[in-house]
Amino acid sequence: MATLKYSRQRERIREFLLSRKDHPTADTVYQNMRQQSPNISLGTVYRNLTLLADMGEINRLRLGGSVDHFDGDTSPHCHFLCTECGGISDLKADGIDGMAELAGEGFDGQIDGHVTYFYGVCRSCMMSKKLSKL
Amino acid sequence: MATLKYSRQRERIREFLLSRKDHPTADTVYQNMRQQSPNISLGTVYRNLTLLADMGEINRLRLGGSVDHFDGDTSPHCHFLCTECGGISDLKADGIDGMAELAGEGFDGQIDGHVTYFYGVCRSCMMSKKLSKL
DNA sequence: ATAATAATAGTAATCGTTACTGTTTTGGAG
DNA sequence: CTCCAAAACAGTAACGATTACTATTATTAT
Repeated sequence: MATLKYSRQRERIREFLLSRKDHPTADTVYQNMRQQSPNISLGTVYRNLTLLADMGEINRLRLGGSVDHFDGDTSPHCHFLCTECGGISDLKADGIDGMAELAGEGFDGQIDGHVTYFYGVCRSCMMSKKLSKL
Repeated sequence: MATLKYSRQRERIREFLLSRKDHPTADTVYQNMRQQSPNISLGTVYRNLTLLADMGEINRLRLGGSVDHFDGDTSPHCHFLCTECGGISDLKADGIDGMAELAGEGFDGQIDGHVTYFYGVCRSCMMSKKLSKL
């Protein structure tokens, strides 16, 4: 049950994530929150990120690495992970949904969705690599 | 350069993974190895799993959870994660490759590949849920 | 056989995340 | 407004998968 009560911290975390166009980690959120709320606890950040993700107001991204990232943009889009710098960028890939249906054919169970992300080398890392070969 | 030397432990780990049709964790591999080699170290298991994965002889699966799974089957196929029991099964989804190309259009960087897995409720968990509703 | 070095067993350390505890905040009822 | 139950909090400890370290053993080229 656990009726949800208002929390200033949660509101600020949500606002922060909505204002960002990148994909901060819990620790990045924590560092930024501390500028407004110096006494905020890392546990509070984690608890609220999990809460917001469970409510569907943000997305939790698990892209191979050992750290979760969070995304305030819940509109349908994919992500790209740079294997050189670890950076994450958005990537629109139309037609990627409906893939679950495609996969469901001939599968003996109920498919609710899928997780997809792309990896490779981002533009700025490509530049760096070219330069270092000269 | 680090020239690779033979290691009985690595060979057994590889054989074990090839013989399994599921997707064991490092700890599962460790427990099984200990039956043949009671003194094997967990670190040895991890090191060799990482080595084998880097050589492309096995695959390391990171499916959302906090534990890695390993797959001796390196033929192209996808995975399905049951959100009820945490079980992993194989799933063939033809036409899923070539998705990287699709995504590459209009993306400002080099796409090397993608990670995709499906989630939902596996057959046996569906049965259990139906039963518990009676 | 010897020497160089990769691999090992055993153990300690790392680190992102979660759990616990006593205190504070929220929000509905009287 | 006051009171109270429950949610949320700050601070800290615990957790668990993985990696790093160290002294010893196994492999392989000469």
